[in-house]
Amino acid sequence: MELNERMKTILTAVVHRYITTAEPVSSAIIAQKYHLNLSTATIRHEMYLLEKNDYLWQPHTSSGRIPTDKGYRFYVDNLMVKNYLKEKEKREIIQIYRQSKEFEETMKITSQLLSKLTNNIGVVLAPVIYNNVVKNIQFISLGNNRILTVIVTDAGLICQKVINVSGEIGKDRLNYLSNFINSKLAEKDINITNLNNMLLEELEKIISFQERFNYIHKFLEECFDIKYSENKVYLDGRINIMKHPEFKEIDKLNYILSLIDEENILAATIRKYLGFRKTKIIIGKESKLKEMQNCSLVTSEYSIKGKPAGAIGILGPTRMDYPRMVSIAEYISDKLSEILSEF
Amino acid sequence: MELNERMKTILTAVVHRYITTAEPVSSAIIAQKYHLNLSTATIRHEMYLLEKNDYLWQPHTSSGRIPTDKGYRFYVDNLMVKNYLKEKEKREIIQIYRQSKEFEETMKITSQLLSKLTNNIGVVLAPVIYNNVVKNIQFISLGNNRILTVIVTDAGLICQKVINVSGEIGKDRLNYLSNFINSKLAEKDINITNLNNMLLEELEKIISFQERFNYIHKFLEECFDIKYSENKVYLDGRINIMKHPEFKEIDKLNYILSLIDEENILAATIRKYLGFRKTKIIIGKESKLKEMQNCSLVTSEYSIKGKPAGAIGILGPTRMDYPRMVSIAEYISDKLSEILSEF
DNA sequence: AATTAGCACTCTCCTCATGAGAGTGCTAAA
DNA sequence: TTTAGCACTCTCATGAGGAGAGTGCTAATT
Repeated sequence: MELNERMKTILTAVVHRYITTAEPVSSAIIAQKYHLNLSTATIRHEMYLLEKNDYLWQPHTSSGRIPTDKGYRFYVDNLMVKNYLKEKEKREIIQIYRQSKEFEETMKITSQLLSKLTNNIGVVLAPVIYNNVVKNIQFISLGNNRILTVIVTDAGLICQKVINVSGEIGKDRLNYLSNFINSKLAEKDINITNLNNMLLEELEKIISFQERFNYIHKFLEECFDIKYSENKVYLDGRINIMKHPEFKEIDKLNYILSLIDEENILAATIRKYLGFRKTKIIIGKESKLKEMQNCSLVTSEYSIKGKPAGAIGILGPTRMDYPRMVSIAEYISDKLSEILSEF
Repeated sequence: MELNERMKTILTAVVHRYITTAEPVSSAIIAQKYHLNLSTATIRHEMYLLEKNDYLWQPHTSSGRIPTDKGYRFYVDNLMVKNYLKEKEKREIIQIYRQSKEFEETMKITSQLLSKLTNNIGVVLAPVIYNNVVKNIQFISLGNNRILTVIVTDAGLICQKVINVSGEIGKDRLNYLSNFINSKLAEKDINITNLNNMLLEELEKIISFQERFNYIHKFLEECFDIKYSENKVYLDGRINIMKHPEFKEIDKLNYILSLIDEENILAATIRKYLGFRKTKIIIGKESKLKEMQNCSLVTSEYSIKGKPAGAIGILGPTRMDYPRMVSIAEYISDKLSEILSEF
């Protein structure tokens, strides 16, 4: 069923009212506060139709209405008006970012900003590294046949891994190896996924030169077996969920808490919806995750030097101020992209 | 007032009973379950005295008794009997640790083990680095006057920091610098706190040799300005708090949640009680933190190669199985010390 | 002198009834 | 097509009443 203009207006009013009060919205309130020049009876009738079509629901027969997931979805896709951040807020965000010069701290600040600005939970997925250009590689001997490998990418991301080798390798040899690889890296842009192949190819030559390096093959293979898909998650503002009346019920709180506890679930959900559009909204049951059934997630992707790198997210009750969440998510992801690109 | 033997027995019984049932303990239950060969009236009288002396309290006049913080404290200091882990549990712990070869993963596994074994929240404070011997230092150019410094200590801890320099430094120079410092480090054991002084002293010589390196002084100063005191915190099992009936009330939940949200508060509390004894128990209001008023924290320190390095903790309701918590904390911290010393 | 039986008393918790209030659905009139 | 009017439904707060748990006190017993 196609919604007519009046139904859209009423749905918008219900969503707005419910978002601000967290109380079921009655026909009288709509008539009184939203000046639609309609009687409560008419509004009631329209609400009845909206309910029949699953945009609204009632907790019990004689209560006001609450938007359903479908209702929010329609609102988000068709009704909501973008809400830009105030210049003052933008300045404050930039100000806070200016305090940080380090990658790790920037990630933390981002999650804090998200939670403070939205009163919800702020999530940041650290950048994935695999499509970055490798800029420098260093091998540092830790003794006991263990070697620390540090990879630096052009985006300034640093990735480290300790690898085990079958025999002791002297510092001189490690240095030789680092220098050799770095000189190769300087010649052309190589990303991590094809670094290994290149190295193997190049190493053939050395191995024929110098038999002593014939264990390097295996060693490098292990080195590049880093699980790039598991990017780190930064969460902030868990306590904010307690501010929302919907989580006064212990059962609902339980769901969202287990989501917060298992950062991986949240990260996987965000990752699942990556691509296609920069900013996405996942409402309640749309995610199919029972833990998310009372929550919505607004995500926005950020990039480093133009390449997609990671995503940020805002997690809160389905009853959230979507226009504001979207504008915050978009502004923060833009700023984060800028900052990380400068690193 | 000195407690007599019978009062101690009754206090122990009340603590044990309350820990298992989470219900106020009546005199009848004690008489029935703990075979003290005393009538309920006698037990009631002793409980009355225990209450008068602040070891027990009643939620209301005609209910059973619950231990106070003071009651738990007395139990923990004088009454509880150590409870060693079963061989089977120990084997399982070792088995799980065997899966991890990496530092970061070991920290995570430790916090998971703590939370799974205790049904409470597991906390791990990463090792502090400042009294470690510096084994290797590497400078990696990131371009744009930024240099990544990686410090590896003898305990296998890795610490990285990006520093800004006033002018571009070529890779050759950085290499020269790394090699020079590393050769010095190899000569004797130097920890981070005195590394800087030594370097400055040694650098005097080079600077007189080679004027080009005269900006290195400032550069190193910045490099060693890392905030070593802020060690990372690993938390696991937040959701476990929901399993305890005491946190069914939203207000109490609020307190512990804010503790979980601000990992720093928790870390600071653990740090505050470090030293003196390996394992410590902080009960309820003893911490003076309002967020901790319904919680207890059992902490145990671990070491790396014999040097104190960090601590683990178990956070749960004051109504926790202290003997078991202590034995788990001690066993895990011992294992962690072993594993980290091998790295 | 210590212990215990007995009992009145207190407080919680559950259930049920009651009534006010909010908001609806329906119908007939405008 | 819209609206006024009204009966109806459901929630929520309040209070009464009774069962049950457990205590504190006292007098009797060991």
